Amino acid sequence: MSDLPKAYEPSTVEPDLYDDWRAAGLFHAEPDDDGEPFSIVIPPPNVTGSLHVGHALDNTIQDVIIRHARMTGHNAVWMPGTDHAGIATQNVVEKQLADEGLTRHDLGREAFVERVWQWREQSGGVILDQLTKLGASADWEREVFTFDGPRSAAVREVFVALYEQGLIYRGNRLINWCPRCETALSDIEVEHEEVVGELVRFRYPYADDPHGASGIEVATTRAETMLGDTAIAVHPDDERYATVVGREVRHPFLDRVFRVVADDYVDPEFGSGAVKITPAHDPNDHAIALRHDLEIIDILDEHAVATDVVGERFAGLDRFAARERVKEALDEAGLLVGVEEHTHAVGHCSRCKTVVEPRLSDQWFVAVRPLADKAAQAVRDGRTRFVPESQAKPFLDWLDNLHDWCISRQIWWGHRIPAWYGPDGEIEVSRTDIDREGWVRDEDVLDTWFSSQLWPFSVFGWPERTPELETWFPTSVLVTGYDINTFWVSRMLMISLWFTDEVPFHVVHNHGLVRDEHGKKMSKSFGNVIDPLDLVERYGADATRFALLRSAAPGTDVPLAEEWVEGTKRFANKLWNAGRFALSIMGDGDPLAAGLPARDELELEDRWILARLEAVRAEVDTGFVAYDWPVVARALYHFAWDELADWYLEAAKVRAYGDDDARADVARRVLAHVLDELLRLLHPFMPFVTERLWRSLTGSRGGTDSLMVATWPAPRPERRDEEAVRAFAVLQELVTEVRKFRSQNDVAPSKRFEVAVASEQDDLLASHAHLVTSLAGLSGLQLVDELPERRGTSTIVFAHGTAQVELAGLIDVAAETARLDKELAKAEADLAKVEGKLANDSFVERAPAEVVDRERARREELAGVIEQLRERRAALAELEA
RNA sequence: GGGCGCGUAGCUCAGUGGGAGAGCGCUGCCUUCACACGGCAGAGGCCAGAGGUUCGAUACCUCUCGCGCCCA
Repeated sequence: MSDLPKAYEPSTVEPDLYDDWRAAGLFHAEPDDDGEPFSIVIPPPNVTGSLHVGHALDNTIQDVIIRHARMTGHNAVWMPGTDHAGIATQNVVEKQLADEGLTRHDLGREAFVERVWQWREQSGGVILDQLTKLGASADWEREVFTFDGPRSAAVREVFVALYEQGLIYRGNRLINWCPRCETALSDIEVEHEEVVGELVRFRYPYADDPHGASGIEVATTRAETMLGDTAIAVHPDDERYATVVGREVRHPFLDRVFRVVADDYVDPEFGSGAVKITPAHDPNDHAIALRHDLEIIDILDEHAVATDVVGERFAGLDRFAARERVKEALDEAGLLVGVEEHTHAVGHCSRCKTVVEPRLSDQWFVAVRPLADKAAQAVRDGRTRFVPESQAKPFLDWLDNLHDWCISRQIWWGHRIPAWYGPDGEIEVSRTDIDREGWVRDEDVLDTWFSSQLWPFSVFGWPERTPELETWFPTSVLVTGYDINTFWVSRMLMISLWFTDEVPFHVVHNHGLVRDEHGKKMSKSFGNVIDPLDLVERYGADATRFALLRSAAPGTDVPLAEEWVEGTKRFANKLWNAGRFALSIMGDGDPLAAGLPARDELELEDRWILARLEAVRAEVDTGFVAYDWPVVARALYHFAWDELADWYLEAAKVRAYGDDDARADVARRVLAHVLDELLRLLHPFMPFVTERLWRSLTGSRGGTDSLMVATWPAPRPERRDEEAVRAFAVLQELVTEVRKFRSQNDVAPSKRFEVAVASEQDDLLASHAHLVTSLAGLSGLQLVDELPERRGTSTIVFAHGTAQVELAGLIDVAAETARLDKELAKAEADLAKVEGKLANDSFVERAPAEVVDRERARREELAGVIEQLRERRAALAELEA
């Protein structure tokens, strides 16, 4: 008997095993290791982050893939690291400073950046440590950071090279500005949300009307922007305004007169059909301003507070306060036409949720068109493939409509832009710092995505041509949520193709978002957030992983509930106990080392379980190819529980506890072998419990003698055995029917009884009578050619025969009769359906022959069953009489 | 407004042109020598609705209704 405890306790097993793997260097790879290179780079989590369930899913999938790659003989590396997360990290440290009553400006740039580094050393990157709790087998010796030396060098090289190629430029353009973060944002860092706001309709009086009584009506959701209006636009075909185009209006609060212009952009259906134009605070208005050479007046400062240009009455007001004041003023001036509720999309800062303000400013941009075209081509050519495929189309649509990317950020934590400004307005972008009298460096830093886009090659030391880069780049697969495709995947593709002419990864495997059990998004305000570390602590890493994987079909969201994790813990426990049982019957020898017995020594159940194992192995391989984790999970769960534990182990007990040593040995060797392969197949999903059992099974002392690097089961077509599968199914069917009889007639499991069986499969049943009696709890099984008509018996009907039971014991005749009636009705209905089909000439003629044959066989089968049921019912009636 | 996806058992989801499935939940019986984190058996579904294609549709096509996501 093994020394394994009765119940699996993950917490006593997992930390030691993890340390052991790590100490043995099993996570580490070198470029010149054996095997075909295989690599994954982690989507670097924010250095400020801590592990949430989305990370758990993403990294579990990566770990599954990398463990599978190792077992299939690859030289596999999983590169870990973190992202310096410019705005997020700066926000964290600024918040700390605020608690001390300081701002970053009190410290100054240098001291502030120093302080952020300190914070990073002390409390940054805990998330990577948390990943180890999940069993993540990343190569920790290779951990990198987007802001470390080599990564920063890569960023600089890319920036300068793109500048030299004319693909990075500086320009004064309308960008998205976050007044709270005080920085520019790129388009995709703006989240559009539906907001119930109001539509303010008001009138601009015509300048040539001395009384100001006539005017043109416009509508806006942002009344304050009228302080920056420099035109009114109407559609050129709009007859209502045909005579107005070119006429001037007078600003009611400012000394400003501007004209009505005609532009195709205007939607004549919306509002009055006339649109006020605020070139400095709306992208569309800005475009119109450029077309019509309009004055562009910026009315807000970096905090979105109105500046002096709007006049005393409004200057100094925050944009929302200004909005109210403007409405009042319009009302007082008699120009307000109306205010109505209006729902529209408003851009918010993805980082802090502040309403974004379009703002005109000097920023750096990447001209993305040539890069995007190259990336799109690579996807169209299949050089990078999406799993699921359905993600490719929206991705390409997005790439095709991509605008230039604003990459400068007005913060301090990040890669500072390597551009210097000379005393006479010169700009120099340089690989080395410029230290010249009168020259100053650009204050801004780069968007964090600018550095993380380099990740798939910068982690390997690019632009140096390192052995790591040569070996593991391009990477094999990138695992990430579909929500990150535009943010990150797109940019990696673009920049990688541009600088290395290689795709960064051959496959993008998209998983969905983890949601709660009702498909609701997890959020603190709903109180439905699940903490993966809490799950690991209470149910184990294996259970947590398995629960996630089980629902993680490519591209679809992943519902998760704590009870489900509890369920997979029970599966781990089941596996544990199946392993314990196997070990307990192993005896003194080494049945695993002894190998599988010769084919002619195998019994039916051995052939059956080996055939099933082979089928499951194939299913698992198919699942891996398709990245379809639920398929793999279901196949293994079902095999381990419903086939191995429920049937094979019970069958093996007959020999294990019998007195024929040779036969017991065969059972042990088959069981050892099946368990060994099952543990291998399950290992990527449940690394801990499988490794622990495998060590007991193989006598491994750990270290490099680990399931982690054991060989992945190869196809064994010779184990397919349709005959065994069919034959075993007959036995299962008889056993199940006997159990059903027992259950429905309230016959206690401990109560043994004898059955007589008449069956077309009598040879099979005769040779496996012992197995059937053992599994069904019978005292004997007697095979007869024909069952005698006898009073006081009940018959058990199964597809291949009939069994007869002596009803000497107590049977509830009425209940049994009712049950038979029900069964009979079902069988008759089925038969009617089948006969209907067969009576249909066009079915018989046009359906494939094998389908018709199947229906005919089924008709025979059902007819037989019905006959038996009728006889049985008659027998019961007699018994009652 | 444009694009995509979904509607199958009480819940969460698989599935396939030919006898409706899983996990959880539920019901009954059982502490039998791996496991009560268990065993055995069971109940539960006009596969959203309407048309069409087909010998045959839960599956393929069209429309309707309902839900979700992304983009503008």
